[in-house]
Amino acid sequence: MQYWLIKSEPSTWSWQQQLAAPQKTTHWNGVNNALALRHMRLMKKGDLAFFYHSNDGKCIVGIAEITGEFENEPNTKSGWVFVKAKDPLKQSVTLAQIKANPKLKDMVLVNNSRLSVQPVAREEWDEINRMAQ
DNA sequence: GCCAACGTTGGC
DNA sequence: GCCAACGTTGGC
Repeated sequence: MQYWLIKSEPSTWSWQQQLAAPQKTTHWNGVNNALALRHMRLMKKGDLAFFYHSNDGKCIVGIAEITGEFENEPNTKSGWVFVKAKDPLKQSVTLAQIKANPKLKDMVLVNNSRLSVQPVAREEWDEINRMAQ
């Protein structure tokens, strides 16, 4: 099982909208970056992902589950996976909190802030869940 | 295959 | 709104 972080601008697609979707499940599309797409291709059913609000929010707001693996969008390099809202975090974890935590200094979110689909290490996953209590 | 010019993301 | 840090495009 692998852990991920997926980003969305809440004005485009928010955690609240994800929760309100039928069965809480949607396509996760609109990704064009090659590295982000490579990460999406590695996603397996049952993997978990932090749902991060970029720009307006700058915080992790919930945990999503990958419910369907990568499908190519015909005639493009892009595609989608299926994502389901699993659990909200008790408390959002902000980018500022993450940056202030020395245990999280190697997080991709800190070092490559523009990457919209990123792997999260197990220890980072656990640490952020602790911070969300 | 290099690299300049341009476009985009996202934190501030 | 600005701009740094990346990515991408396309001429050569």
